[in-house]
Amino acid sequence: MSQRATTTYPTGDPGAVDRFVVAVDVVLLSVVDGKLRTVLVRRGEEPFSGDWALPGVAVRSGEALEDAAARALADKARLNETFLEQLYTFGIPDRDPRSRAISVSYYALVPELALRAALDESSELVLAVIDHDGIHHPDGRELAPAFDHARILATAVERIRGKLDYSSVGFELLPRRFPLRELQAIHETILGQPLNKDSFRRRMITSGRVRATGVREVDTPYRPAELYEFAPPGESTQANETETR
Amino acid sequence: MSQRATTTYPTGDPGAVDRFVVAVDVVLLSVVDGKLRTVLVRRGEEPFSGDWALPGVAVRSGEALEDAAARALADKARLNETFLEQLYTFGIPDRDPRSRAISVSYYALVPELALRAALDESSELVLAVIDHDGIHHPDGRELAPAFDHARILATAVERIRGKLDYSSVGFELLPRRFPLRELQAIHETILGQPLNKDSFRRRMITSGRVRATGVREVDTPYRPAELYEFAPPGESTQANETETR
DNA sequence: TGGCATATATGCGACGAGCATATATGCTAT
DNA sequence: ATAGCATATATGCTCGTCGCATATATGCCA
Repeated sequence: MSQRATTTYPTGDPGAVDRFVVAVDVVLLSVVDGKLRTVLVRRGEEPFSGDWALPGVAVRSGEALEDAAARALADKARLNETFLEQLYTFGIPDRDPRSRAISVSYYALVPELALRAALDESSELVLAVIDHDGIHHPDGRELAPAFDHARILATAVERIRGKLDYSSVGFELLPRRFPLRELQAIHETILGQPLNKDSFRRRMITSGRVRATGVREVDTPYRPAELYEFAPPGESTQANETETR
Repeated sequence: MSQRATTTYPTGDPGAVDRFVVAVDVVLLSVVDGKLRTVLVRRGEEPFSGDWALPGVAVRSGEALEDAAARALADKARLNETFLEQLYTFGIPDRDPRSRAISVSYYALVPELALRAALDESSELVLAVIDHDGIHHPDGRELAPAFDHARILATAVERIRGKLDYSSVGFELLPRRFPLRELQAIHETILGQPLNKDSFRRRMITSGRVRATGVREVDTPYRPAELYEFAPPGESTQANETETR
């Protein structure tokens, strides 16, 4: 088809090459009240006016993709310093009825507490529930996101499921220190299935992914558990040694 | 920063939003003569004229990203019907000195035989070797790819290493039927380390990823091994049952 | 026919997973 | 004060897989 067989793309002549709108859409995930949730924004204009969509922005000319994603989070949900990682790039020609636009999607993970603090009660934002059978408004109504955002969402969930047990995904959804019970609850919510408690504890501790802090929970109606923290790989791994006292 | 807090991006007004060149670059990987290799193309124009780059094209206005990647493969290496999967999108503002351009990268996997058949001996193409210490021309000289293509390449290698033992990555680099010894060699080359033979065989067979065909190698200078084929997940898994006769 | 290189089968010890049981600990109701 | 409770934490058992070693099978070649 093409006559040029050895060039990356034609020379800088601006007329020779098509240009596209590049958007960044962010799947902001959290586990709130034991359910996997994502923040959606109500669209104020066509197309899909009134529908719910992922928070997103158009990338500016001098802006890095990741910076645009961070800007989307800051603009739409007043969130800064969140875990943010690129997900996938969606670009079928008709995904935006206005003009050809590609979406570089990211996913962000925020602990329940940080999300509660950041989200105002705006009626333009919703903390939708992600179930095995779709996306629902907290009031129970099913919810059909704008554009191809349902597919982007599904891709994000698939991704964090796959990365759950060899990355920091689980820890990004918790405060710095946490009891193992809550880490297990996060894993079970994301996977949608219960996990064996003893194996989970042993695996987390002996693999060195987690480190005991010597501090315990307070004000629990039952025996307080030890608090653990994330132990990033590559530190001096004293992975054994229960070190409870 | 932005005043708009609830829209994905501004309305269809073409002047309101920046547009970008969108390129697709393909990391074409194969294991040839026991070494992991990638196809690079010599650039015929500025910038980086004369340097080696990943095969790539500019996406056309009505074209899907994956179709553009397939076109890059067909144009540059006469390859069709190859395994092709999206890798990552690179978009820092200055990655192309001509104008803002983002690169949606893909990786493709081709068996040694198919690659030999497709690659003409053009001096504009090279089958570079990927080592633990960089990228080398087959004649041994180190090779510094154009643009940020070295980083794209490194990302591709990292990705296939991670997907090696839970995806079809290894099989895409072999003909339809193969002895387990060759599958193990592929794995060892990609990982850069030897694997235990017995465990490897057991793992492949008992996990049901592979199925004995009942056919054996021919014309070997030693005892011919049984030929196996890839068993895609979700088929009637008779994972046990050695079924050699 | 024996040697060689590889394939294939079998056995063994170590380790981690799943599971069950026993004990520890902080709170609360009486 | 004390018993009951819900949870945490420790220990032991069985089983499957992994790494490793050994034994046997098979095709070619000198």
